[in-house]
Amino acid sequence: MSDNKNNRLVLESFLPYRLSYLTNIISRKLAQLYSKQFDISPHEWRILITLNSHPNISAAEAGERIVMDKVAVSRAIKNLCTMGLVHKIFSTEDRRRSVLNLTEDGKDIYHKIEPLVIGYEDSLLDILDKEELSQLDHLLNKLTGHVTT
Amino acid sequence: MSDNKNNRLVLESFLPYRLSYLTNIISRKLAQLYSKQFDISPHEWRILITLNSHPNISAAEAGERIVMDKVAVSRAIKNLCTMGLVHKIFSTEDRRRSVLNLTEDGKDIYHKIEPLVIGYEDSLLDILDKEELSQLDHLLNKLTGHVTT
DNA sequence: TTATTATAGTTACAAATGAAACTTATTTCA
DNA sequence: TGAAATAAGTTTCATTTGTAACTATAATAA
Repeated sequence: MSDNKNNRLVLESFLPYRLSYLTNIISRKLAQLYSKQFDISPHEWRILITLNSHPNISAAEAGERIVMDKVAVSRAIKNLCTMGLVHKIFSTEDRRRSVLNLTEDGKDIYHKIEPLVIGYEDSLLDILDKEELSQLDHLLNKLTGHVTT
Repeated sequence: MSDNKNNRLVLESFLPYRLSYLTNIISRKLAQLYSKQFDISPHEWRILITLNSHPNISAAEAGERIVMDKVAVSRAIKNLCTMGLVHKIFSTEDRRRSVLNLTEDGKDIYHKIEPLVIGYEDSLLDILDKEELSQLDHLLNKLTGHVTT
């Protein structure tokens, strides 16, 4: 007879809570690396990353790739265009379709933020040994594959 | 010479992104288990969990325990009181301090939601073997300990 | 004592987010 | 054809969230 049979749910040991707690701290710390200094939101930063590695994609493609709602994508791109960091035209073949690219300013800012962000990830990964790293990779893949299917 | 030395940051393989992606899906699915049926938000649900296992605590204690901002705690409790799920009085020793408890209705709803939520966690944990479970536990502890210190 | 500081909780305002409706362009197919 | 359905992107409005300021009470210390 368990002592806490009427009390099975303890937040501190509940997997979704533990994950959420860790994730929120990491996301907050990451955002601090660029949000204030460059006046860029996490959504906007994700778009910058995506356009850096995938030039000439559309808003829909970007959103699909990083699993971001189309309204959020639209807003982020609008802001980035206003800030002069992203250049948007509409495709001549399909005039609904946007064609997005980083501007020179966008690339500059991207290359300023990138090392900060990678540095933070490295600081996390550095505390894990090779074995733990591959376990983490495996667990994330397994859980993610399960929840999405 | 790496092929993508100008392209080191790929969101899909970036640890914070992968964590955030997994966490968001899990949080969303969990919330679906109770939000629509019982008209309860994730914040409110966390308060219910906390008051179930820790009766008579104050708003500040609840917030500290589940690492929730005091404004969010205040709002969640306000809503829960309005819904008649939580009872709030102020301590006679220190009249700033609230003393919170689930009402009978609150306990009822808690015990309806709890198995749904535990069932979802179980469905996640079931796909991992014993070894993987202990790895996950270890990794979460290690990473969480690192980011909070 | 009483002036200062600290704490618990709430309120108010601004910014972020989400869902639905909308506009324009393209595709489908009767 | 051209009417209906689909797709890309934007706008609107309601809700949520975050920050700062505020109220009331209690603790500290001059």
